[in-house]
Amino acid sequence: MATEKKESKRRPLSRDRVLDAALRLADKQGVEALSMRSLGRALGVEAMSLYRYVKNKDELLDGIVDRVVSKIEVPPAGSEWRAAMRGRARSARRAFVRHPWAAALFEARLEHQTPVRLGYANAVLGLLREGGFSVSAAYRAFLLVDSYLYGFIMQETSWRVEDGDLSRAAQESAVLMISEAYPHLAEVMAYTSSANAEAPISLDTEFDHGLERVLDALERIRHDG
Amino acid sequence: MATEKKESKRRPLSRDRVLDAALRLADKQGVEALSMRSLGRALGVEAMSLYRYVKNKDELLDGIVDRVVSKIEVPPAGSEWRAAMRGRARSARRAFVRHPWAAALFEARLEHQTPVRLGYANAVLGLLREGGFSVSAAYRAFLLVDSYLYGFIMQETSWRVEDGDLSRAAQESAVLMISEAYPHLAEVMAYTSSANAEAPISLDTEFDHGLERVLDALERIRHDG
DNA sequence: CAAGTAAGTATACAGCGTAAGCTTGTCAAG
DNA sequence: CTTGACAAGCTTACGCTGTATACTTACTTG
Repeated sequence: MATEKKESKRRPLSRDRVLDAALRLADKQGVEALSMRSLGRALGVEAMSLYRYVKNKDELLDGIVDRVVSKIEVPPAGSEWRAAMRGRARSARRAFVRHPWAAALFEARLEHQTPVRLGYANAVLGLLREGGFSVSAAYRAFLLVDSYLYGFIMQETSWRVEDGDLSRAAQESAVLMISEAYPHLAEVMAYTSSANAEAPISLDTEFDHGLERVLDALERIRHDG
Repeated sequence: MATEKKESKRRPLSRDRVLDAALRLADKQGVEALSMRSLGRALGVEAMSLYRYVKNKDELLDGIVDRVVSKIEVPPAGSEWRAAMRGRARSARRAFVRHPWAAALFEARLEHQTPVRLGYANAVLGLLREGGFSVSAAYRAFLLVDSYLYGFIMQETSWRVEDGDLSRAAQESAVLMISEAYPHLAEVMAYTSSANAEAPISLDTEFDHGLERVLDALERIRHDG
């Protein structure tokens, strides 16, 4: 059960197979459980064998983040800029929510630039430029929308973890404590957990709403030059 | 030189002294160099001694992040909301830029809530509520402005590292390569590095500009309820 | 002085990334 | 068929990590 593909005695390893397995392992067990040794185990191989296909662990992490990034759909060049930026932002959010470990890695290692990420940034900037943004406006717009996008994703992916790890009882007693010391926080928590069928308060809705406000701001940046 | 305060043979340890030293060490060597052993060394003590004052390393990290967070100045309750939100955002950015390791920790561990952080969030929400935001509007506004704030900080602190680590020559050849494959990116990079005295393009300026656009958006959120 | 407690230490373990060198399986050239 | 080369994978080892457990020392208090 641990090694489901034992029968094909040893399908040859490859960079792709290594990265695939690494991504699956990160998705299933969390990125903190992804070690060279555990990854080797998942592939039925010793840890050191992986170094044939990957220079070191950093490169492995870059590799799996790239896989996530390359799933982000960037609308084709020439698209109407507002719709394009909306679509790309939503797609990015979808990709990072599906692989919650990836956002922190992506953000924390912006200095590790790879062709995939450079291409991604280039495409987004291109959409702005072709949409009538000056160079300086495109820079500002990019900074603004990406700050919102990744900031939102980070908050969201960090919060998701917490939801499940408290028992209902512990959660309620915590809420009681909080409501005394932190009334404004309590008020908002009560509001967000009051999601009923007629008026669900979902992060999807909140993200889209905030995104529209950010796009409004881009409109102004574009206009002001 | 390694242990500058050797002469006072053994000033008593304390939680405060441990956290102070940890924060200094993270600032000086980077957070990745902060291990229980290296921290013990800095304090002239064995690693295990630290566990008298800190439950485990997680708590240590939470502790030093709290120290950074508590340096963020939140304007007093009742302040005019727009100025208050601007001041608080700038102060937060200052704190996290001064301690670049802290942003990633803060963001990646939002689930670790401490009284300091709860109080911080509560105070910010309070400013919005007293500024005339409904509960749902305050929630949206908070989500929007904090997404921008922390998203910007993360991008900024990640980039800063990269600047120094390439030689000038390597940097220029990299730029050449980039300009062919990623023209839009190259254009923006050329623009941002063209900072001259008359028109400096600083991240300070960009942050403040984006912040004003976000505050405009809050204005609208407040108005729409 | 005795006893108890607090502060700091010693030792140990399981895990990590990875450098160096070794074995094995495959295949081409002689 | 043999030989040699090369690639793929394995073994061992090193220094590092967080931390559980048990010890020693030093000081306070009765």
